[in-house]
Amino acid sequence: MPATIRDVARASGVHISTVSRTFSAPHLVNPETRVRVLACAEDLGYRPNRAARALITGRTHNIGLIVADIANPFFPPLIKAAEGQARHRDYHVFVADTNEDPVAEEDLVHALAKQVDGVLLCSPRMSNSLIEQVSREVPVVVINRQVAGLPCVMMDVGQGARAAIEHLLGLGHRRIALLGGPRGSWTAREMRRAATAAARGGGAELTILGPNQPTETGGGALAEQVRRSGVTAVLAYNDLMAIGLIEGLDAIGARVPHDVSVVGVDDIALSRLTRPKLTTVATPTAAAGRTAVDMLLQLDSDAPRGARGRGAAAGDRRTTAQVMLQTELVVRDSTGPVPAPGRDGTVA
Amino acid sequence: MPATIRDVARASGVHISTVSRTFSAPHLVNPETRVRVLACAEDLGYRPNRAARALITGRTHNIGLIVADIANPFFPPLIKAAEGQARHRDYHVFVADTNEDPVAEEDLVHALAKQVDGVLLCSPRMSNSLIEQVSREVPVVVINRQVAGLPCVMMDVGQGARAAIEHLLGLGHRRIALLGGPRGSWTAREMRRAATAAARGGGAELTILGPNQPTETGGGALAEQVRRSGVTAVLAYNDLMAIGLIEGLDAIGARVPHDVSVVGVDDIALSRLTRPKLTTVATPTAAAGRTAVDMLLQLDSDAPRGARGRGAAAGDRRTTAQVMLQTELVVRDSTGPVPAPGRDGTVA
DNA sequence: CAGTCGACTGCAAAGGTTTGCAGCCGAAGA
DNA sequence: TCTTCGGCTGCAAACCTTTGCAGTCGACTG
Repeated sequence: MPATIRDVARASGVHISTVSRTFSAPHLVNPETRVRVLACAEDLGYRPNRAARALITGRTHNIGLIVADIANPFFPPLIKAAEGQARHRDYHVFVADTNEDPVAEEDLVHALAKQVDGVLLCSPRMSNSLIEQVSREVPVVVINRQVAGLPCVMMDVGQGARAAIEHLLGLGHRRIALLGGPRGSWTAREMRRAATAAARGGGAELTILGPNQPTETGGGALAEQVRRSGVTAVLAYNDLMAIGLIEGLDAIGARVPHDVSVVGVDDIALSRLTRPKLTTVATPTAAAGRTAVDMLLQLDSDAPRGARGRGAAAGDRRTTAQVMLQTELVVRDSTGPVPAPGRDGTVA
Repeated sequence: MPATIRDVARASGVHISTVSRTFSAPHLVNPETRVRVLACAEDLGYRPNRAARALITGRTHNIGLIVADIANPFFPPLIKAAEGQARHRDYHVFVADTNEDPVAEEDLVHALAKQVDGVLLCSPRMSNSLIEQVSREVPVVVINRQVAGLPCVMMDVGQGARAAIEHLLGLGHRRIALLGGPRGSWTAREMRRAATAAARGGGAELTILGPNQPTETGGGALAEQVRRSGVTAVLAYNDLMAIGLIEGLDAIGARVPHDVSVVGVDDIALSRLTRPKLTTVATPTAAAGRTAVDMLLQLDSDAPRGARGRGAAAGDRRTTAQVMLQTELVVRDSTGPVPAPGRDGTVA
């Protein structure tokens, strides 16, 4: 029932190849012919069959986007941005969710491999070596992780964590806790590294709690532990955990920021709506999504037709750019000066 | 580079058709041959090219899922459920986001039409007639809306709204506001209808505020108006608005539930984490996602090959089931007895 | 022993599109 | 007038898989 290129050709009295060219290389066909063909196509409601096109061009015009948990508000802006950018270039995005499971992650990328032109691996939980392995099967751009030899787009959470710690130091805090993220997270490692260094540099003591589930529940569950540890400030792996922690602290009678200062990471929409408004490290999620799509498509157009699957495997491709996006500390209401009465801060 | 069916055939010394059957109809090939072929396939890393398969079978094994706003926490559970159910049947899900824009919605379904076997239209904002029109182009299952002649899966928000109003009536409230949802939303209309009837039945006065943007911001913006209107209880279009409203009320000095009771709809994860915990109408989102996928696949397997695009158009298909899923009122902490001092309730 | 049947496998067409190559035609240059 | 060239179009192969049909072969039935 759906009109094919042949129907259009018949209707407009030209050969199918002319119809094909009308769409894929308009400059090659006579303007008059072109308008006639277009009119017929419009008339018959013709839309090129992407499967057939994919078969011959080797390009599906689809890209896969694998995220850890679509329900985490961190991801939707990234997904939207990626989708928008892709649509703009006549690509579609498959979004898939791994439920934070490294195994599901691997299965998914295999399943996707044959029906997309490339995969965006966002905040992967699997090992670097596994990532390298799958990248031999399908072009991959990694988001939120650094993998040698592969194109990556990262957000500078190290710098963000440093800024957060320095902000807290400036408020007089000297006993700080870091709520670690999930196991296998590159971001978690980076934050830890940077926060540790910054704390040491400022003469503060950093307690690391984790790894944890990066959710409200995960944050809330740590309230008791934070309270007991005697810290006056907390840097959480993400906003969700920070918000959960604030709720949890509130429930056991600790006030934020009066008793404890809390800093999150991500600057999700919600962080502007809770009370107190959350001080947080804003990550350029949308930009990351757009950049990743661009890099993938770039990669893809570089690769000679038929050479898909080789891709950047051997690292000989000099297009394996790695970009680091800047983060920014946004100071709101969940951080304040270290509580005065306690004899906790050593250096004043 | 990627191995084709021909490579496998050559390697295992059989004809390509035998290889094909090894995968798509294993019972038709000799067990010995089968293991040999499978071994070779495994060895070469062969994976069937879905585009080629799609070309001949007419089935892409993809389904599209169009949602209004992926950042609204209502959708992710539905998306996850749909994805899971689809994966289970060897289908993949395209998720696309319309930003609450009816026009983007239409474009999207057209763009998707040719590369999926069907589309799940979730909480559509476009008109019924437009939906019917696109359903002639590609099989469609509608979620959260009733369209005559098309398969639909709905959640009984009418019953939920009634239960919510009755709950409020039971607490003594007689002046109630309904925070309406976005224009074009079937759910919003249903709620309004049911809430109006229930309020009238209980001798209460129902003020309708809206339409509104179904977000926290949208809810927060209504705080003043709610305060001024003198109502003692509010039923919001969804949890996000309810939460925004509570924040907004709090900011202007009205306490929930002491001064105003608030009920949401959806029971998103967040509603359990705010304080006060939100009383809300739980909607079976995950079930809706699963059901919709099942219905679509069912529809799809009924349609004779090559007849795609006709589908349930003329309403002659008796498989156009419409299912209504039950909702349930979950009473938490955001609702309480009507404030005693005020002389507001007319009937006591 | 002839005939039948069933299990298995090969053959070839078909599906819709892209694209290198070749052909046509008219215009410009010699 | 004869070439040459460029703009445009047609031809046909190719992409990879599925599937109806037909063929082979051995075993079983009568």
